[in-house]
Amino acid sequence: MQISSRFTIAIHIFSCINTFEGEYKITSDFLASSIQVNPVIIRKLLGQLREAQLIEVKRGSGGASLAKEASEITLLDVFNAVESLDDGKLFHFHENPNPKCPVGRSIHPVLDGRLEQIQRAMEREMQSITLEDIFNDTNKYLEDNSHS
Amino acid sequence: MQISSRFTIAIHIFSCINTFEGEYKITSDFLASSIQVNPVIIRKLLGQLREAQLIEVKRGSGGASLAKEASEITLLDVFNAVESLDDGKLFHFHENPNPKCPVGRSIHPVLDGRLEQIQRAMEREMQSITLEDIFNDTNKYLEDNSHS
DNA sequence: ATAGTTGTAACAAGCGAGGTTACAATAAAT
DNA sequence: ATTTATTGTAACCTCGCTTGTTACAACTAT
Repeated sequence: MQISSRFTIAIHIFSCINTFEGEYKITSDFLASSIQVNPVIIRKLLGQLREAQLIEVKRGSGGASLAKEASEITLLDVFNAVESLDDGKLFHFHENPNPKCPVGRSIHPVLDGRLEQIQRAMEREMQSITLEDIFNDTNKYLEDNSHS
Repeated sequence: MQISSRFTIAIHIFSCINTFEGEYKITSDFLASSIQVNPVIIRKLLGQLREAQLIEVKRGSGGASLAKEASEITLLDVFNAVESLDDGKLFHFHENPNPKCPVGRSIHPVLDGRLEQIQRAMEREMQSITLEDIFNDTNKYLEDNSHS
């Protein structure tokens, strides 16, 4: 089971804010046409990012903007904002191992720590990348490919 | 979206082989009663683990056993055997970013490498843990909790 | 007031996970 | 040879999540 596209869409949203802020008003319709998904999908995502205090959205007049510095927002912040993991756990554990079986009894105590260890490795890597990194990469890419 | 329980069930299967081999015949029914899921679910998983050449399964007479040393099987091997990631990618990317938009054009080249970087961190951690580690943990846990 | 926008409800389609029954194919035991 | 236990697989189901869509009230600037 793949991680949903809400994560990459959210990063796409941030990149649009970075590239077009000031030049265009960043509305859900504007974002929807860059990402090519339905504007309502975008509005729901904007809601999650707003709740996580990563962006600010203007009601009525419209427009989204960063709520803090790009260097202060990590990919882990974005991931946690839009990806609702049950109980915060990346791995779904089978629910009812048999307590009458020695293995059924021990599987949770034995595995839980290992699964956390793996999840933390992923989270550490996400935390090491900020939106500033992404913005720099995007700006560089656009410069390198502007005269082609 | 969580990673499916096939991963933890597969590890549970291996643990049962380790603990009960010789003492009991490791059939899908036997495993099903320790894991408490339907035997057919187990048989499908055994099929995936067999195709990945991690176990051997006897038709007719029944019984599963390791196809190689526990120290030679990593959690990444198990994960790849049972978790069918589309195109091997952990993250689902939104399909149609708008090529007419600078951000839509650049989002793939910019993000793809980062997503791989994150996935590799997870895979590295999975690769660092072998079934031997899990078996040792299980045996230790069972010893420590046998007189209670 | 008007126009543009957000937030949200309500619904639907599609997909994958997990479950279940049924049964042919297989292999060992008698 | 027949019986018995087991695997491999097909066929179907239900459930929940993702994504898509329409509709509309609430809101804000002009």
